[in-house]
Amino acid sequence: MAESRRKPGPRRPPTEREILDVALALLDAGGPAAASIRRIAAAVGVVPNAVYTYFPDRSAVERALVERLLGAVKGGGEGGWRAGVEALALDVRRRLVAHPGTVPLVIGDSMEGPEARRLRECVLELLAVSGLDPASAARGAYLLVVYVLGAIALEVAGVPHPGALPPEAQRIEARRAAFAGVPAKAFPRTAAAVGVMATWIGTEQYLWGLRRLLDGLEAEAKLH
Amino acid sequence: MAESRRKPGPRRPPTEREILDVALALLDAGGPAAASIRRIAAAVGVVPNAVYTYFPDRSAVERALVERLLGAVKGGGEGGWRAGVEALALDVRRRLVAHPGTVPLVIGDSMEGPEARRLRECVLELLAVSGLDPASAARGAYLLVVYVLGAIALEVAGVPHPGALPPEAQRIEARRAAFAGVPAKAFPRTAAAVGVMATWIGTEQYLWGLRRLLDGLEAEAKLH
DNA sequence: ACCTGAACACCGTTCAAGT
DNA sequence: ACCTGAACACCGTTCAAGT
Repeated sequence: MAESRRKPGPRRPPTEREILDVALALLDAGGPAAASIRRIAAAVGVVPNAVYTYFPDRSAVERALVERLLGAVKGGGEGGWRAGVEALALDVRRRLVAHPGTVPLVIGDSMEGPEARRLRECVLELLAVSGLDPASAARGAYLLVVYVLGAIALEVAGVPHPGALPPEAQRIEARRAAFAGVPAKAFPRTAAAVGVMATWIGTEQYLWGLRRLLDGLEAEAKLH
Repeated sequence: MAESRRKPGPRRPPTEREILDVALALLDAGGPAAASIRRIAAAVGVVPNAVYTYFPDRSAVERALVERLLGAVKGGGEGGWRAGVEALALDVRRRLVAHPGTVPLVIGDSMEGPEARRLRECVLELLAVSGLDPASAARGAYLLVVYVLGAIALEVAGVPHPGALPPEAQRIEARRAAFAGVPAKAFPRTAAAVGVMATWIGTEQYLWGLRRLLDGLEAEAKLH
């Protein structure tokens, strides 16, 4: 029973969807380096170059993965425009943080795929009733994208190496330990703020920052 | 004269500094993939594994590169805290955008190296006189880091492939052309905002976003 | 259309050995 | 301390060939 090296796995032609499934699984389990064409092929039970029947190259696989992830994001229901933006931002974070290895791919994509466009349209729609003039609304939409992706990128950047992220509480505790070593002589303000800084990667900070940003946009709208 | 393949180059032991110089040059010229240990070694006139005398592995080279880049950032002189933050943010952007290939490395580093700490201390120092209570100042400092790195990451993400970034005006024009194809039927708000969106990657938008964010922080400070 | 086998030009890293 | 030669276990991608 020790020799079941290859899962019985799919014997007949893999689906495109199946390829993306294993790519994501490999990314989750082993980080970016593990999601190689060769490993994807092996996991799907096929010779490496067979993958090129489905995707023209590695980056096309990555783009398809990003599309699928962003496609799952659903914007948020009731409340005013601020609540809508918050719901959307929280959903994006939840989905991307669940697959840390995809975050650099999303950013590298520059938010220019079809699903990224759909999300941008959603944000523009929300900001349309914010009181911002159209140009400022457009700028505001980009500002929100920058914030959401920047916050998520920094949140997942610290992760040991690959794999799924540990629960938030645990990651915060790890940060507290890491920051505890900051020399108070050289960095007095940093040392004084260690308690708060540990929570930087949490939901609370994410929403705090988002709200300061929305405050800034709202002030701009009232100036008109 | 057609066969001068290897530059006469350094014959005697390369400096650590020299290795980083060629690493950065390769990164600028050919993107992340071009800055391989093997190519760095070749450019410096040495066999690949000789590099391991200077750096334990590839990621150590990348970290050293990030340190050198961040170490060059100088915070900004006169004016109030807002002016100081803007000066710092502009300098970070100027230096990173000059070497697009390094941006993912900076983000991957999670801003946890010594020079990153120095910059964080600078920001905390600036925010100390903003009227924000210490906890909010700490949160605000992180928000600023998120914004600066997020904006820069998105700005350099769209670049064709590798190499130095074309001038800002040229990049904006390229974006205008790219966005012109957005179908107005499916994405009415996006299509309507094309003119503004083309300028998203410019200095103007960078400062606009930063200022909305500072507005948000200032409002928070006044609430106390 | 979709797969295979074989190959090309690469990687990062390690080890044993030299000076 | 710093370099070399040789090797290991990988990459992405292409080509010619089969069904």
